[in-house]
Amino acid sequence: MSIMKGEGAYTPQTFEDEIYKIWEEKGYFRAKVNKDKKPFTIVMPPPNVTSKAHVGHALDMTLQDVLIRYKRMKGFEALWLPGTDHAALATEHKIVEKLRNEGKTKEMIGREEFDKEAWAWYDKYGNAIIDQFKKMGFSADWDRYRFTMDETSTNAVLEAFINLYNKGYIYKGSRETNWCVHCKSVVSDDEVVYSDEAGSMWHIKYKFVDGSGEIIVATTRPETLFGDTAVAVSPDDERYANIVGKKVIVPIIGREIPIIADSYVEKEFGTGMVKITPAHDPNDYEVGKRHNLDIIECISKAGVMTDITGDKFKGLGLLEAREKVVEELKAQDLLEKIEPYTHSVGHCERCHTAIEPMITEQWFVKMSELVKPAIKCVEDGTLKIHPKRFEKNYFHWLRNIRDWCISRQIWTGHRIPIYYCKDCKNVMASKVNVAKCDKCGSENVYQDPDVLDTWFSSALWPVTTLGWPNKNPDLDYFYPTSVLVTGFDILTQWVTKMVYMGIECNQNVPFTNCLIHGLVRDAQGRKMSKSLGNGVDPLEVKKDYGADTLRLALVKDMAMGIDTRFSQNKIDDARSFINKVWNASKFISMHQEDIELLSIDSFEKDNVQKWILFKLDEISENIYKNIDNFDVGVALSNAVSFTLDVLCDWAIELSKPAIFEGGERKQKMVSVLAYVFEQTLKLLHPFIPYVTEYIYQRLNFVNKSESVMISEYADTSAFKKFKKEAAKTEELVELITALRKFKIDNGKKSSDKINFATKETAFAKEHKAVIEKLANIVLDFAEAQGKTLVLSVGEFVLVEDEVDAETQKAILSKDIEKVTFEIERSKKMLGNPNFVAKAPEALVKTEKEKLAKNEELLASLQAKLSEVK
RNA sequence: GGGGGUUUAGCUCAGCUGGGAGAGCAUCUGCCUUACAAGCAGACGGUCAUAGGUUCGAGCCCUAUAGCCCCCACCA
Repeated sequence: MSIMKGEGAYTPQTFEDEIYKIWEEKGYFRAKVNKDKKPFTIVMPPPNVTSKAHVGHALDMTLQDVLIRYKRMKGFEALWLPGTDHAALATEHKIVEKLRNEGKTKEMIGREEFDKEAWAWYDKYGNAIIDQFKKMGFSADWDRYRFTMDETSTNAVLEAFINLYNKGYIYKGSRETNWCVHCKSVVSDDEVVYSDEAGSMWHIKYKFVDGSGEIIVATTRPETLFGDTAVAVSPDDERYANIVGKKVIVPIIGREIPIIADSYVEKEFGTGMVKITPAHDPNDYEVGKRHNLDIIECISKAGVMTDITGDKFKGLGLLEAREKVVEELKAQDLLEKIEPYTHSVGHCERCHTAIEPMITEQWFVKMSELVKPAIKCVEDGTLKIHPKRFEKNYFHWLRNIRDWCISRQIWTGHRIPIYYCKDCKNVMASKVNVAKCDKCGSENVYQDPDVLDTWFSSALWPVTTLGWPNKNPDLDYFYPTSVLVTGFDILTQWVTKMVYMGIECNQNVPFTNCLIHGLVRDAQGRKMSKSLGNGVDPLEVKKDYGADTLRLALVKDMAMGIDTRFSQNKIDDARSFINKVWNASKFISMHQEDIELLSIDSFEKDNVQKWILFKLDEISENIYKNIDNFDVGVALSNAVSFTLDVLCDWAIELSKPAIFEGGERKQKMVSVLAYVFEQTLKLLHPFIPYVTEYIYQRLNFVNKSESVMISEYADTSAFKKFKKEAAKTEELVELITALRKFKIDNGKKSSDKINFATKETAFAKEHKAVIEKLANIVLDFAEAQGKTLVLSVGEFVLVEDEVDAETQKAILSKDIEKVTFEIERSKKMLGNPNFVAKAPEALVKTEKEKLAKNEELLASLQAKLSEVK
């Protein structure tokens, strides 16, 4: 195995894609029902078919891949179920746009043709993002790739709809809804984004019918006055108490409307008088309901003024109408004043058109019952949200939920499975096409033209991907899934929906854990956005640095649920680390060339080797614990610090004398290093799968498996027993560090090889070679008697050196100062009767021991100082 | 208006149930030491946002204040 030797730099571009291909061909990603193993399942949050992978996806998916790879190696049957979402509104947009470029409209081509366009769109873009995911090394079971519009999903959607309909949970009703005049569809509350906009407040005069003067009403939307059916004041506004019940005239249109009192009105705001337009404002709608007001629509669904606004206005666009109304008011001297005013305006999430509140007839899901078990399962711990604080958001959302509007007036998506009989008005819910009325037999039936909210199918994602509603082994085995990983931004929008729909459909929570992470921001902490142009293309990072570097940079230093910054600095960091692993592998590779590896249990190990093995067990246990707790970032830090601090800084360095000596000592040492390095590769593999696999394939190990990704983690209990020997080696590490520092403190360069006279202890003899090499010194064994004492660590004592007396004195004085400070500190603590009485006994004991030890040390330091001539 | 997060070294962040402040980067000083200069060995650097409180003991718990960020609701 000499491939690694002299292979030079780490160039991920040369092997990443190759390795992925092999993994796929070998079928390592596939999971199947296996009664001998426990299942571990993650359902991939389906990205929109139209989207390209961004770093947000990269983080989300990397976390999932880490968990999946880890559990797979832990002996679970690990299933990561991938798929994409049809994102109805977004897709419809793109298609309409495409048609427009071709000079067509969707009405021109008709619904059937449009469907074909949609499918062509899915086929074209649906796999783009999947290909990108593969490049990042994600180990999802692609054979199970699913799409929210595929046959199984569609079947599940219809099934769920009809079940809910038959239970009476789905109903049709007229409501004030968010209407997008551009999409010509209702959009849900969640799809409306608010932003502050500079506008005006128009103060309009409404004259009393009886001619007794006028009132001033303030509005931001004068064009809606055609729909006014009342003017409201606050019930406890003394100023207006006497005019409640009187009638005023709506300007321009001349309608007589009453003045009513309603607590919705705040007397301090504006003039304390509000025009009530039930048809075009959600609050006014509520007021209207309370006061039985007429609902008059003056804006059409196309976003133009309706016929009731009269010849001058009908057909005008809203802004145009507003200008004209204002002009007319001015002309009639009914405009008191115009004030600049900033207020927030809702916009369609997709097309950014201002949302019009409009009364429309829609399908709704009744939430009151559905929500109950969804709340309970988090209360009783059946579903755990990590970090726990997000439970608050979850509860708040579900406890204040309103009925869910699920119909959309677009063509992309699942069509509502409701059929109407034109003759007898019968309404039928059916999974299959209805040609005949089941009541009167008429063939004059038609299907509801609306489609379902995209979230309806997303809500069912965990059950549909496992084949629900068909009873099948996958569903039994893998459901409920283990964990859902997603950003906090869709905790309320999506996670809640999956929970109540999952429970409703399959009588159990869709996942038992929900892991919430933050947003990926740019180096300055700004949100990544198109307009800022600060987005990072994960595949560009892969191209320049490799997918492993990308993954590592994303997950490193990440705390769950908190936003993370992505910067060049982190990329460099990640790459340096991987490069380190790479170089370590080169070291081991070149030294294992001419030896036969021994099984780790087959020989007696020295203290250094025992220490390495002990540290490995210790860190492995920590890593397992942390990943099991979903602390992925912490687990990674553990793995990184073990690799750097234990393996590279010490284990490899300490091994060198033995390795250079050759023979049996080398054989044993390399065997230990190879074993530890093999385990390290496994620990790192979930985070940086490619490079660990590449190295794994090129090194020799005892009982090597076909691939690191299907190898299993080692048991962590084997080397705990080496604790005592490990402590001895810690002492050696401490000594070498002290010697290095000692040299520098004495004005020597680390490259200066200095002779030290040293007391010949067993410890010094045993580690002579290592100490000399790592501290770059020469030890001369000597009698301590009558010589100057300069440094002691444990049993190791330096008695003479080339350092002048003044420098020695300075160093000793500094040490004395430090120890004295420590002694003072201990004395102060122990002198406090409350501390001795109330602090835990063990703590008091250690403190006493420390004090004794330091006092001893102080005495010896002072002795040394006095010895210096 | 309601809720949440965050504030620790120059920068990016760790710090698990309260028991001597940590890492990486940057800076500075030595080093081309046979895995690695994308490196090695050291060093410098912090009233843990502020003010109170609880405690023998607070970065950590409680209260208030401030900055930054986010979510929800609403704005005639």
